[in-house]
Amino acid sequence: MNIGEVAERAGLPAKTIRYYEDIKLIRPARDGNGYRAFGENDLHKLTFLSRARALGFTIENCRALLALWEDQSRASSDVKRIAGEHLDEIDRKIADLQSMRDTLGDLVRDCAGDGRPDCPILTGLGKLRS
Amino acid sequence: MNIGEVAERAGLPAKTIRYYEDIKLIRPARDGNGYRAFGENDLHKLTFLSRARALGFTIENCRALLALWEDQSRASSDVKRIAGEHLDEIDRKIADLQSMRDTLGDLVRDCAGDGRPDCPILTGLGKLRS
DNA sequence: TATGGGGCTTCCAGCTACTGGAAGGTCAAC
DNA sequence: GTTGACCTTCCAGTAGCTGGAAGCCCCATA
Repeated sequence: MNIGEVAERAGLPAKTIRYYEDIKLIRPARDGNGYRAFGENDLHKLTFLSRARALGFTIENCRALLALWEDQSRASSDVKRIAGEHLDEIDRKIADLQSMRDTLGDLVRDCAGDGRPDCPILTGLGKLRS
Repeated sequence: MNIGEVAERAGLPAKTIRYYEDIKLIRPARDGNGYRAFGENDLHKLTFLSRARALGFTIENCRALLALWEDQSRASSDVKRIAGEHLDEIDRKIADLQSMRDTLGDLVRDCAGDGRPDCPILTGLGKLRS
């Protein structure tokens, strides 16, 4: 499988896949002409990466998860720990964004949004922290 | 006011303030000794930046907002538009994270997390996209 | 057999928004 | 006069790609 096909099937840009090889997340074989030759296992890993990245795991998390994935003898508790920590982080991010949203929502709601220069958004943003 | 004091009062690291000068968000005066000399207006702008960044506005958003802020004749609708777009983006991000959270939450919940190697998290992440 | 177009290769640079660190100047206190 | 905190500039690095240039390779069509 060439990079174009595996990119298509894994749902990742070819550039990204080359980058993943660069940082040694994958090690595809090479054809005689120098083209990367991806096997089913590579495709599987890339799909894994694509999904894990979409779920917001960092590259280093992915590296750890891939290692666990390839290790037949690892305990599922190791995986659960990484995923659980990540879940907590997602929860924190959601809470942060929610509070941003609330603050900004208040400001936007109070702004007339007309031709006049008076604007509570800027006033609100400019207030010295209390 | 030296950089240390203004950093303290605006709630930003000194490094970040130097960076903001670098990219021309602020233009503090200089003392005879080469030290940056911040006035109340600089402090005000930095506080504005600190809050706007905390609300997730990009630097370029901030630049636009600062320009609007300094423009006495701008219409509040301009500001409301920028803030409103940003609000939509926050909403999109929250929705994304929420769906990540749900997916990952399911995977974590289904994982025994014991010493056995069987783990639905890795299986779930490895599944070819449907 | 020539040619054209797409896909592949490497390498280098740039993006966002900082952050760390080195090397050195300045200032106030003791 | 010397310590130590604070300031300066400059260079490099972070994450995770992304864009572009220059140049092979492969296949189909004329």
